[in-house]
Amino acid sequence: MTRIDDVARLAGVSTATVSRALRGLPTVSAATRRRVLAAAEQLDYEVSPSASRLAGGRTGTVAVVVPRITRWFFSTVVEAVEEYLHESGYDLLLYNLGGREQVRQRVLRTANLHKRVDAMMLVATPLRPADLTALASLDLPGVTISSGSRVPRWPCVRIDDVAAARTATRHLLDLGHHRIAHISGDPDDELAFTTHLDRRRGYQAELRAAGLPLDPSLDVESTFTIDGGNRATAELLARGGAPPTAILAACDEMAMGAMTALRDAGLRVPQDVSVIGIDDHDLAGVLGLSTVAQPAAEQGRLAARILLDPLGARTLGPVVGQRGAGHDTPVILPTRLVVRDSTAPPRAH
Amino acid sequence: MTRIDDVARLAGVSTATVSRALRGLPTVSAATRRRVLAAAEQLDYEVSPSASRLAGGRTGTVAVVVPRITRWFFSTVVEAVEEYLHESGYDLLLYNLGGREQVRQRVLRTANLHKRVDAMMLVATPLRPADLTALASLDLPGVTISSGSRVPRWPCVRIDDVAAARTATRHLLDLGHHRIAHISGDPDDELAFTTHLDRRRGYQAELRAAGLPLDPSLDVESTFTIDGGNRATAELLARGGAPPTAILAACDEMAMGAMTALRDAGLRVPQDVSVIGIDDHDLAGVLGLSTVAQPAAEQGRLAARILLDPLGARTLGPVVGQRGAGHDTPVILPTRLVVRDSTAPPRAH
DNA sequence: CTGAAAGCGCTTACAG
DNA sequence: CTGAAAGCGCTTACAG
Repeated sequence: MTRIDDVARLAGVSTATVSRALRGLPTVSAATRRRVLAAAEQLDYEVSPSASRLAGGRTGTVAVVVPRITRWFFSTVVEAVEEYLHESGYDLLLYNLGGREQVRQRVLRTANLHKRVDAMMLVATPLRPADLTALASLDLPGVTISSGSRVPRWPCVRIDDVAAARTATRHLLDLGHHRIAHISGDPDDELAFTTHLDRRRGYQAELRAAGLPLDPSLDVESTFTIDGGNRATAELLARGGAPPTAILAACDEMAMGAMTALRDAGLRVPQDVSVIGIDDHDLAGVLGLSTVAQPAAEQGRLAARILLDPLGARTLGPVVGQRGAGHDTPVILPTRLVVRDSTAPPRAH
Repeated sequence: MTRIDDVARLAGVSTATVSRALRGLPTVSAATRRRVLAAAEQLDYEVSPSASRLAGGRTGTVAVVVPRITRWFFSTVVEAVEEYLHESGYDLLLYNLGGREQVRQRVLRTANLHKRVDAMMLVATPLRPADLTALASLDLPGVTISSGSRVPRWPCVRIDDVAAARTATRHLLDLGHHRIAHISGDPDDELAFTTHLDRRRGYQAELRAAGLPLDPSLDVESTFTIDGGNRATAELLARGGAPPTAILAACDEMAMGAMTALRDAGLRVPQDVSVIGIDDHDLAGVLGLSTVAQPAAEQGRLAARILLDPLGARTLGPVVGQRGAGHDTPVILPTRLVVRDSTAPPRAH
């Protein structure tokens, strides 16, 4: 393994100069830099990350925490983040909470994390008071995605979930629906999402704005998954009374489950019941699912940029201390209605 | 930040002893270990990974390389691997190739990787001769998943793709189909998968075994995606001649695209055309897609275990050198036919 | 079972 | 613009 002294010797300079030249610090003459780079190249030298981290106090690594990497939104975010981080010379340490509370605690409350990473990104990870205390004492730069997780002084990138649900509801109202059901996430969800709360508020607000009553029997809580949507819809149909003519699912995955449940009940979409989701999942097109699209990859990319910019990506010069003060206003990305085949006017009676 | 000397002082021992006690090495008396653990606890001490890595030469980190984290198979594998690694005390560095050839090269051919990780896992990452040379010189332990990537001396976990395709084809034959089309991946796919080659061989083998001719007009290449399946099916239908009565898609995502294309062409599944995939994607159930299921999470978990076992997980004692010699036989996990609503006997003419 | 000491391979004030 | 030297915080032979 060639070390920095080998390069220094070959280039005829000190290891300090090699270190500076290789990291592109400005305090190296052009001629010296050339010599150092040539020597490093010739010896196939690569800096040792461990040594560099120990001496320099920076890890060149970012921790990315997601609830479940298998879900559309999170894998899409991670893909975009991964690309941005690696292009900026950072490594990505992945933490998938997977609904395991003890994992959540280990990740969020370990005093250890700050020695492993320079910064962290939390995607839709709800934070309890104890988590916030732990994160504050870590004193790491960070960023969150989604309204579900807010950390004081950390920037946040998200969509307006209330508005997204209003848009979806308005679409159904515009088609002439009056009995609009809502299926959404459960507070007891193991992943402890909170996104569904905002979406429910949007649903309710839009109904109220249209002068329609809120019928509790049309509002079913379940988990934020395909299966959850399936069960919620089955429950909705089993409740008796006039069935809804349309369903707003809190996310596309729930909407897909709803479509299955309706099909199993012998109901056609959209002839008998309209269904709309929120997200614009990869498969929404295949299923002909109308939805309110949110830009997942852009949220990831933007959050990565906001996180890294103040760290001085790639150059890895000395740390400059501006830890994004004043980032207390979330960056809100736009959503848009995508009408496909799962929504139509209600049947005339 | 409390350091190892602080603990040593409080416990009244040397730093060497603290180091040994904390890592659970056997050469520490029970009483001493207790004292050290108490001191560490009291001081809230966490070892510095950089220092530990530099001194010990092990990183406690594994690189996991996937073609696209957004696809069902890869996110499912990564989720299982992440859980196993973290439970074993290892960190996971994620590399998503994303079809970017230069990224592939940077990841696979960088002389740097071996200073960042103790081992690596390659999931369905095809390897060129130059990659193999680079990996060999890294001299890292590794494991691969999927038949698409084989590295000499690295264990491999996979399914039998030929057999999976044969099973799917046989199901269609058993239903009475004779004109069975195949849509599969393209050698020009940016991700350079090769899985589809085995699956095509299975399709052909089973047809031959049934005494049926191979009709090239029923075999369409496309990309391994929903959109690819959509386009391949459209092309199939546009070719004129008798249309197939059944389609075997090389993966579920292609099968989903096929279902869309058929629907767009006014054909019903399975009344007019049967469709079967391979994978058992999360959404296969929602779509009623018949398929041959492969155990994605188990492949990930097993590969992680095979990779870590010889490294002596968690204990992090001195490295013992047995680098899985004799692992030249892939571990093959079973697949199984899952019949849903997308396959049925062909219509009587 | 335990400790003193060297060493892992860099980066960073500090001085010039 | 460059170098000598200290130091980052551990682990590991080695000796006992």
